[in-house]
Amino acid sequence: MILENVHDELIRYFLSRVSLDEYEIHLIKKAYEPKFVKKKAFIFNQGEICKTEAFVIDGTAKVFYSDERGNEHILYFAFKDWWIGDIASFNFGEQANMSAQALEDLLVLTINPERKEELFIKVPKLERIFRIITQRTLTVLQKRFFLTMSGSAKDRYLQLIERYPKIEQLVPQYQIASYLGILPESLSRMKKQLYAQHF
Amino acid sequence: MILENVHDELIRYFLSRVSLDEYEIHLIKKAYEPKFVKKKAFIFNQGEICKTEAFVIDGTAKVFYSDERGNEHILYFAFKDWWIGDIASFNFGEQANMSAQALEDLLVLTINPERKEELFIKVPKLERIFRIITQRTLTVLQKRFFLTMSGSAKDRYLQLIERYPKIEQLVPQYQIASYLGILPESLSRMKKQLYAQHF
DNA sequence: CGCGACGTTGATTTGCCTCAACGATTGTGG
DNA sequence: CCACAATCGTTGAGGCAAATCAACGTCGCG
Repeated sequence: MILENVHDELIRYFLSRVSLDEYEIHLIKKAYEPKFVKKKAFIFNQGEICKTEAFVIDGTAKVFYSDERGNEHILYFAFKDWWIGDIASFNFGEQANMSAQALEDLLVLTINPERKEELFIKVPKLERIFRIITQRTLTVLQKRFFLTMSGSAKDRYLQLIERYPKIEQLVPQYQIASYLGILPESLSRMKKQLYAQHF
Repeated sequence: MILENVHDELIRYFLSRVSLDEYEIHLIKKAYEPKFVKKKAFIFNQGEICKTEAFVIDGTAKVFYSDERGNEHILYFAFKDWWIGDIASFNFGEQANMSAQALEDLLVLTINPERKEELFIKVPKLERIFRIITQRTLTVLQKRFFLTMSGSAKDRYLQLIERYPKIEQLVPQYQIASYLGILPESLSRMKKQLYAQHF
């Protein structure tokens, strides 16, 4: 395998959505800084202002909200080619409603709000890309919300492992429970009950 | 009060977010068609392709998902200055995951995907506006999702009537229950219990 | 007036939580 | 290299919020 520049994956990602000339590619590469995040380290923290938007090159992270009682609720897991950020905080300067933490060693490309704004001015067609990305993200969350409202924890679990069959190898069970919105004990019991049906 | 053009409210809405010249305003006015929707009529239907994105001039609507058992789950109520649409269906041509229905006589400005695409080409700065609108919508849904995960139905109810004190006059109780993700019976009991505490 | 839409109340059930205890596995410092 | 702690998953007993099913009251409207 050819030794690649860390930015290549991001450029590929953009090129699959819009055409870019050499100069625009140059500007994008200059704007995004590679950053290595050790396992369990945080990319940004709930309560602070999120100054980082990150594109995952390799590794896994979770984005989650901690409620008043200290319980974590995982909004999503981020893998290769996913974005990590608190949109409200990054774009509008509000306090972050969530944190992001590496579940294993993580390589990301990061940008801060000022650099992203400059990049939008220099490469306006990125406005369109990010509009479309945000729309996609919104529709995914809408579907997740509807599933949460209409289905049981079992429905959510079955749908999760159908969409991400390898998820149970990638993240521990108590994190999956947190994503599903239930306790680890409940997930354990649910799986036991599911297996018991296969006779 | 001066008799206004139906488009003025939309132009005001855009102007509060970006500057537009006379010609751009003209193009926008031409792209959005006024439409009157009678109480209980639908703007678009779950399962079909949503060809309409609507901006509410006056009236109230609900946007909701119907699950397999026929239960409705209200994603949001739309009032003056809100957008109504199924983003996934309108933008990506998928089957709509939700329906929109007028709760009372409704006046909207509508656009279809083709016209919106043309408008984006002629007025590229709208890309930016709609990116920001979508981001705002996403952050609102994220907060709602976190509240649903971490809080009880009572938490959700109290937050709803705090944010929209007039909501109980505008929509019937069983619709509020649907928004909260509970049954009308449960909401009735919950309110009874809340009032009982005021002694 | 009579019917349908809406809200309330009661009895019962259920899915998930809470708290507690206990294995299994992993990793780490002496 | 072993001992011990920490992490993670499992199991049990009991509790609670909301669902379910059913019945009934009230209001507005054709």
